[in-house]
Amino acid sequence: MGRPPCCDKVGIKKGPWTPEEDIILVSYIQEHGPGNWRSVPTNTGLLRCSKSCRLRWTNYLRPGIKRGNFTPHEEGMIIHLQALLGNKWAAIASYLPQRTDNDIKNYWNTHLKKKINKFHSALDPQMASDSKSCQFVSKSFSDRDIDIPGHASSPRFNQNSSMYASSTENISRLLEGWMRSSPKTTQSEPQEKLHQHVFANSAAATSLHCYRPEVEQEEGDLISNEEFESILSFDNLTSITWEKSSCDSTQKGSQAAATYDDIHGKAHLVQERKQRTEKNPPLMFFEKWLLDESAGQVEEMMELPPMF
DNA sequence: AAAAACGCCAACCGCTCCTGG
DNA sequence: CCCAGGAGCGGTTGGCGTTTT
Repeated sequence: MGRPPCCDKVGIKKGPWTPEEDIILVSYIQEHGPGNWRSVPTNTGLLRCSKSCRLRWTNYLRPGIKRGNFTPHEEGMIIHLQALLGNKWAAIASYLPQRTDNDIKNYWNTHLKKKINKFHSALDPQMASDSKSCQFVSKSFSDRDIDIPGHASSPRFNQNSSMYASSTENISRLLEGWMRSSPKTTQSEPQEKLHQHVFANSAAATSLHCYRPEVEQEEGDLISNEEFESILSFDNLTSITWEKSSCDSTQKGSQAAATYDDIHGKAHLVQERKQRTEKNPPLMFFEKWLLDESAGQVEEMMELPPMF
């Protein structure tokens, strides 16, 4: 299969973006809004294909993007969501609006996957063989090695906020005023497809099932057996996917809407989640499980000595 | 001090999905 | 319904910086 026509054109530049190109792109988007990427290279004179422009915007220039410094909470959420959804980075990113799918994917591939593999190799082989996915989720939080190379505490991360990265943040800030005035649009994903999406990954369901630590249930702060089973039922998967759809629409329906969320940050998301959960009670359990539990486990993780 | 090995991440590639005609 | 073009997604890679030998 051939490449998209735009990338075949002679004179299309590849490789790292220069600050000048970024400014041109940001200026254009500031004026016309994100979308219609096909016309971006033509109208700006950028020697980049439309795809490249879109990626540059969504992965780097879009306001509200948080770079580096994955918090233990974010890490926990990624692990949870990866077990639940598989390598659906865009879906996972919809739960971490300040992170791009590319960023999450990179972090998974460079840090989390390694940690998990390391953990598996350290496990009893018998345990590792049968219910790997169960351990994957439930045990991954036992990984006490927070200070991994490249993590927040590592000097390497400080280097990420290079001079140029800072400049793009400044560019992004300039856009905030414009973003606020952008209207929010919604774009619902067909639920049937989302059902397939969730059910397709039976391992994820297994993981979710296995990941039901008795301890936390006993605490009564999280979910009961019945609630947990109900989460796994078809109806409530609808709710989960409804949530995902809603998040996705925020992200891909309109970039402006996504940045609107980004700008208002976590407080806005918490507020929005609260409103949504009022409409969809079963979802509350899922999100509670996802958000509270991972945070709690990570806190617990911090107190224990390193495992590796 | 120099070279090799390693790690990270931005960007690319190829494929699928979506949408409008 | 079919087709073509655009957009989005996930896997992969190249380049660069850091660490190790």
